[in-house]
Amino acid sequence: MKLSEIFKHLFEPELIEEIEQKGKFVSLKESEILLDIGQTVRVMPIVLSGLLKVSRLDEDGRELLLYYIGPKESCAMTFTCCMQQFPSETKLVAEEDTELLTIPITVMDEWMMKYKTWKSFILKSIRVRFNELMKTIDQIAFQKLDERLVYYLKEKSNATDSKLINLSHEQIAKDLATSRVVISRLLKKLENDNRLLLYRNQIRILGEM
DNA sequence: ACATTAAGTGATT
DNA sequence: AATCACTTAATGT
Repeated sequence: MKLSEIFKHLFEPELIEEIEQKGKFVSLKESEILLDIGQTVRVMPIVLSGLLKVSRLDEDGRELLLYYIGPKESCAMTFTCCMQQFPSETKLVAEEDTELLTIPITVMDEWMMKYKTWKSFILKSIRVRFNELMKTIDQIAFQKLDERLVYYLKEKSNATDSKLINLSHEQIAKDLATSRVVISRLLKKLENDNRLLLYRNQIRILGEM
């Protein structure tokens, strides 16, 4: 797909042209790592298609899902990190085959001044992410695991725009920083309540969660 | 047919 | 809610 098509309603033509010139096209296969913890970020990603998963590790090295980045979205964390050349606190993995553009940080400063639409795009993505993070924090702090799981499934379903979720219990457990056995039991409960159906490596959500 | 991996379950802490 | 130990079911070779 043509870039100008994708960004037509987001950025002014001159900016799109600059993006075309300065941005680099990157294609990731499922589960490829775009950025690992500790690496220094030199570019900012904008997702064109697919889905990126942003997670961080807790003290014991367990992964915890923070949020997803879908098409036409960018990563606020990366942004704040890379503006000042700090090593990343988060890990970015392609959840499915993903295409994205990377914008070199060197031009971002300039664009912030030059293009209004760029500035509001960045600010908006920070705002949106920040709100999402607040929700996630709430969950970890106050909610029980079964509620977190339901939210997780909902979120995943929305992000992929599908009622079919292709994940093993093991992977879900990793995202929620718990054990597979616990997830299996909670999912079984949900299945008994007719809220979903379980298959191997696949979950079908019934109705609205 | 056999090995491997995912999922289900009771018992224990 | 986590862990162990074990079973059963699904899938790949």
